[in-house]
Amino acid sequence: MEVTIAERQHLNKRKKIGKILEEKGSGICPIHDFLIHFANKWSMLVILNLGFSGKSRFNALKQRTTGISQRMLTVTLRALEEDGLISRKVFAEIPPRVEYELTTLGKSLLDVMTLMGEWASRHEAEIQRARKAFHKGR
Amino acid sequence: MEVTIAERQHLNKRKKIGKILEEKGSGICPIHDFLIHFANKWSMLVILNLGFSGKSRFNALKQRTTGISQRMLTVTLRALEEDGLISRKVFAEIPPRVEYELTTLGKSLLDVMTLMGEWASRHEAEIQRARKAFHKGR
DNA sequence: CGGTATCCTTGGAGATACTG
DNA sequence: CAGTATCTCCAAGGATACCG
Repeated sequence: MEVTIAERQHLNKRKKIGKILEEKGSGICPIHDFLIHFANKWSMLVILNLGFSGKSRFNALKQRTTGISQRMLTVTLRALEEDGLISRKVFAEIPPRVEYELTTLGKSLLDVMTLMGEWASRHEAEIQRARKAFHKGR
Repeated sequence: MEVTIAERQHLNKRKKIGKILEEKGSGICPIHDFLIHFANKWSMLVILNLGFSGKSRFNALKQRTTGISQRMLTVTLRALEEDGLISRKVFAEIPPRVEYELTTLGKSLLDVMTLMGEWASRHEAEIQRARKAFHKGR
């Protein structure tokens, strides 16, 4: 029985994808859960910005995260804190000071997001071309 | 001047993130665009399912993508086709037959998604624990 | 400074019915 | 079979105002 390297790679990938999808029926799918919580604009942008700047304060983060409203920053930060991706440290001072930072878990997600970002940059032009071709062909 | 390996790695990461975020100001941010188009439940699920099953027909895909409505499957498929991630082949038969398949571009995104899925599986328990801890502490 | 609380709008998405 | 076309509803999220 002969199997080429390409075929083996493909089978290996297939297996991985199957594993990701399989729990779907049983109620909770890890990737589904992942998507709901982290695969949205603000969560990703906040994680990327925190990863870039390290520890930072509420308003600094708001400044850097272009377009986010105060409400959405608060909501997003709370959700990420709840999931253990960021830490929140409150200093008992006046005026108050609060510092946010990625946890170890958050940093590991940052690595994955970086890959996504790189994919996006790398294929941006290709996607643009595809869109134009699509619109011409109708 | 001494720089540890860890420091160098960190600086390298920071640079990459900066690159992803930088175009933000200038109007179009690749990652933002990416998020809008692909970082949603249905797009990701459809890509994963197409990656798993290879070429497949509309209703077959609908069956496998648990919970998706006919409308959302159509909408999602069109969007992915527009972006050049999947191909759509119509056969002039009665009853009609349409086959969807990931393009090369789509397959490259699949790899990134697989990584996300693996991250989600690997850290699922940790996230659950963090959530419980968060709710106890209030 | 770093948030809540409230109101209000919009569009994402389900349900249903129809069609080439 | 593989879609459109409508109607509808709900909740994500912006704007604004207030608070410890």
